[in-house]
Amino acid sequence: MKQGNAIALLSRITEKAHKLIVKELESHGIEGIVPSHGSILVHLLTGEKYTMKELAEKIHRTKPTVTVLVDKLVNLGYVTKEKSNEDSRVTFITLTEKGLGLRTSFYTISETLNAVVYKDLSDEDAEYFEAILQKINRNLN
Amino acid sequence: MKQGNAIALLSRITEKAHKLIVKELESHGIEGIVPSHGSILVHLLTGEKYTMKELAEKIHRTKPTVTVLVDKLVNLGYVTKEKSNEDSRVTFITLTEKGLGLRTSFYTISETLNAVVYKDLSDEDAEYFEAILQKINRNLN
DNA sequence: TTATTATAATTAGATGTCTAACTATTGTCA
DNA sequence: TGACAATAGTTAGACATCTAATTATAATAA
Repeated sequence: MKQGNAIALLSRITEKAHKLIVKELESHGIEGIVPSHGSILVHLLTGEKYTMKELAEKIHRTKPTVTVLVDKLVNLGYVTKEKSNEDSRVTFITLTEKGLGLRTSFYTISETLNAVVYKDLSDEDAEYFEAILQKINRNLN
Repeated sequence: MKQGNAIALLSRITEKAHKLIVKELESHGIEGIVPSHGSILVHLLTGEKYTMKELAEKIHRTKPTVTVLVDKLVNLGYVTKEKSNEDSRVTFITLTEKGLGLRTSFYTISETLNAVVYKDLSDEDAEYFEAILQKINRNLN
């Protein structure tokens, strides 16, 4: 029989990982950023500019939440907002130079996180694990 | 090579599971409860009475957070707070009759959640999966 | 015994997150 | 063309959550 404490464990792991990410960001001198900000920045680091609505879909947050998150990133100097010329309802978000400068740190932190999470896991275990995660993720749709 | 999107997936799964739990609670007529409230109630459903500090440790939240959560549960009529006689700094939290009445719903919801999460997983897969989760959880300590 | 330290809980203030309501603009259709 | 519907974004208000500070009580040490 399945024990069924998996979801509680998933929550714990997610929270610990988020804490580690925030700690690593701070050790890179990046303050005031939580994972949701990070998700926005990661998407923008592709070089694309995105609308508020697109960002909301990508990071799985509501539009009002994205308003708050982006405004903070503007205040921190990582992104800028500019109104579209074709459709003045639309706002485009772009990385600033300071925002572009995050790339290296983000890459390093991602490596660090994976090293910790996958520490004693073989490649096969890791692949199998992620396959099951994908399956569970689909089950929950 | 490990892909390393596992943490993002974990977050998504955790959030979807939490949404499902809240939806199931509502369909059982239990409103205004989020997973953290649920955790507190699950611990109290053992029959034990716990202090605020103990609850905070058990659900991995800070004491101020537990103050807010427990106060809401008091307002909803699920638990009561009573000061200790031996040490008047301490407050004990106990389930009310209404709180005790949650047991059946909680059990059912837990079964429902597991059925969805583990839908197409064999028992071996599930066991292996949870073992890896345990390992990752330890890695993050 | 009294002063200092430690502990339990709450309050204060900030922030991310949500839903609902609102504003402003664009699209559609009769 | 003009009225209604749809869409992008923000504002308002609520709540869970955190850290820091505060209150009240208990424990310890000089």
